[in-house]
Amino acid sequence: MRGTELRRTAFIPFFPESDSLSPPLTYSRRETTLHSPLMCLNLPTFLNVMEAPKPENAERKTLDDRQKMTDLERLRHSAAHVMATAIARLWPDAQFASGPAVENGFYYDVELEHRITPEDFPAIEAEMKKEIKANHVFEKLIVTREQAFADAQKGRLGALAERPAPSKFKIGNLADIPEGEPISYYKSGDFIDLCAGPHVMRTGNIGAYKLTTVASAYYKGDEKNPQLQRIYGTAFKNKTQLDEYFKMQEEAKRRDHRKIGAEMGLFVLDAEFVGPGMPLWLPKGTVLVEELEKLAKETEFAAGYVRVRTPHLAREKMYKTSGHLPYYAESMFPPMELDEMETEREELTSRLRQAELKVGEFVDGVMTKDSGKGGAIFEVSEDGSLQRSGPFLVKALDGLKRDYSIPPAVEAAADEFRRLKPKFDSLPPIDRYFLKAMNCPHHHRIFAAEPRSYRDLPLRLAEYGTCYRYEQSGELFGLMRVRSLNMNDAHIYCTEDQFASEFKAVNDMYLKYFKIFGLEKYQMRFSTHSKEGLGKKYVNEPELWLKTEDMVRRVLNESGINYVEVANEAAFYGPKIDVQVWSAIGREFTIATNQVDFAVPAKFGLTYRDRDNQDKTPLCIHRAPLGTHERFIGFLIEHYAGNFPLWLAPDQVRVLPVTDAQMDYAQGIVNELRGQQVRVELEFSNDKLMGRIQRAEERRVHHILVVGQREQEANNVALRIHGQGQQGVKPRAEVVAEILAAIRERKA
RNA sequence: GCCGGUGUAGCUCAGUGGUAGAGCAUUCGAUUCGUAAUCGAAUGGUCAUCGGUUCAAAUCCGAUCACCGGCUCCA
Repeated sequence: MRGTELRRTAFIPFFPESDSLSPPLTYSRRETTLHSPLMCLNLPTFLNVMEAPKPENAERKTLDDRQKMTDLERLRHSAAHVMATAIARLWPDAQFASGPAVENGFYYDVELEHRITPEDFPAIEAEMKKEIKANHVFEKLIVTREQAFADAQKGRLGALAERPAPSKFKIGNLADIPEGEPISYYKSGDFIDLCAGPHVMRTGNIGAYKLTTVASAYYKGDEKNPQLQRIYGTAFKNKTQLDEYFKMQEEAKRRDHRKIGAEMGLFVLDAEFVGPGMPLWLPKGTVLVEELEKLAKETEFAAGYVRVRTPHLAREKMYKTSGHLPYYAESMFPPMELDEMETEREELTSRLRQAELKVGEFVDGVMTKDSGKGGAIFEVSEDGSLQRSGPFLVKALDGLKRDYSIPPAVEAAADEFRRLKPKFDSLPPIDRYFLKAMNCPHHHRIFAAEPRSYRDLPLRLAEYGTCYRYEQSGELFGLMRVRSLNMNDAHIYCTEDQFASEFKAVNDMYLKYFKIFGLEKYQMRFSTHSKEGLGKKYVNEPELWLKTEDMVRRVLNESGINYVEVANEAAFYGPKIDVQVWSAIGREFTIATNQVDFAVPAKFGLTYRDRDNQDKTPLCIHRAPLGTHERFIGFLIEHYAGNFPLWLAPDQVRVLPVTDAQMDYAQGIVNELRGQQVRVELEFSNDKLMGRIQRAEERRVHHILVVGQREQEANNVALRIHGQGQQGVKPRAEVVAEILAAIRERKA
């Protein structure tokens, strides 16, 4: 924000010391009417100054949206009402907030003195059973806004009867309903709730239900609001479907990547020495990482990409230029600071601070005497924030000179400030290095490293870049959400004319990968900007946004990609496509992302010389079809339940001689396969064959070759495939050839 | 970051104020064995960390850290 000569000033009572040499503290905006040069603001307390801005209103579903609820969602939403009824019977003073249907069931948020635990579930479920047995009709009542407020005041909403305390959250919900929208209740038995519906006809239609967990959530999702208990449950038409759901949950638990990762020795998370969210890849896990890299490198090479390598660090200027710093700073590790003038800086800082304090104290004192109130003086900058800088205080002191006599010590402090400030300002800035949270800025500098012609485009720079993101501690989750990550990253610089075909090629690459990994269900989420966010959440280029989004939409339509469009979720520099895939057991994962960037190349001043001899800014496509190794491998572990196809399997082949008379024969097979880059080992421990097979199966060794005297004599092997049992005895050469082919073709 | 839960051997878990346990894994010994577990022995723990209560703490209390389930965020 640019400063002006005409500063405005505020006098805030009871404010602590300031520090003008660290970045100025900024306080939220306040409506003020001010006159110059100095004046008093009569703010009742300091706390009022700290009032936070109102959070953006969460998007509200329109009535039309609600009518689109599926039958299952209606049933679950109705189950939420029934659960609330049951809770209200057990704890009549419960205050309900909202209770929607969600992906796997429903929840209801409730404020209640009693802390609900899973031990309470049987009692709640028993009450629910009564409600369902009674088969109440879900009755819709249209009421006036006044009526609704009156009932809420009487505590009647989200309740079985009127209560002494008002239904406070329902009052809050009412306030969010736009003028003109009809207000309705749903009544089932004694329970009346403020609700837009829709519901099933009768409580008896809720076939099968079960409470699952209890968690906490803020009212309306805002951490400044009261914290509520969120009781989760799920419901289905019938018991069979409910049982299937829980079976699937069990299966997901069995396939949990953390569990299988530990069993197979793929990775460890060493929070104590390495840090939370920073996986160490063990040898078996590294196999997965490197096989994926190999796949991506081959695929990208064939598609005309070139590979680059960049360091893990970059100077502050990089991220200031890219614009990541203001938008993204919270997600980056704090910078490493190199300061060659550290001693001088500290010395000057301390002397300036002392001088400033002295001046500030005097000015505050004068103001206090004038106003009769204790407090401190501030300048109000153009954006309404309050600041208190040294130069400002010295200037304020000058303003007082006409009417007040300044003590010599204060004058001396002001002089010292005037003398040292320029010195301080002329110190070279502190050199700050950031761990990179993304690779694009480095790649932009590679683009900038040489003059570029339109003949060089499209330029596709690919890198397995390691990035570091400071995810909040509560976000970390196994491999799925980490702080150090490896991205299958690339940036495609192209002209507008090339955009459509490049973007289509990227999509085709996704589809190719899906096929290799046997992903049958996928969806692309096309995230676009919102007008309101321009200049805040999004770079302020309204026309470019529309134009780019239109290009993307056209390609998606033309190539018949399965996608949905979501407004207001784009990246700050352009529209984004998140790729969602569903694992073999039907769980959804957001695996990759694909972004169009029309803003950052310009910030870096990237240009190419076009046919017409003009310099033009390229478009940039950010794409990472395999996302991060961490998340992708986490996903694959669940998808395959750890039973990777041969080409990916950390243990591809294990040869088991029946007795040590076959050791040489077995060793020969091992040598042959190892010579062909196959991950094979020989096992001859003290255990019986049965035991060794058991262990090989447990370790998920893909091919188990048993060789006894019979096989050795005929130059055969007895083949066993993990999870598929014995495959019979085959000629050694045939088995070796099959193994090599399956690996080469990346057979599923 | 916020709320709640959990933390005992490498893994899975017993142990409710009175001398830290089991199975598997590991190591050693015996067994030479034909398709999902041979037998025996040994090793292994500051009971997450720090502090408090107590004659006595894995056990009770507090703080911190990590993990888990959510919220917010996100690849």
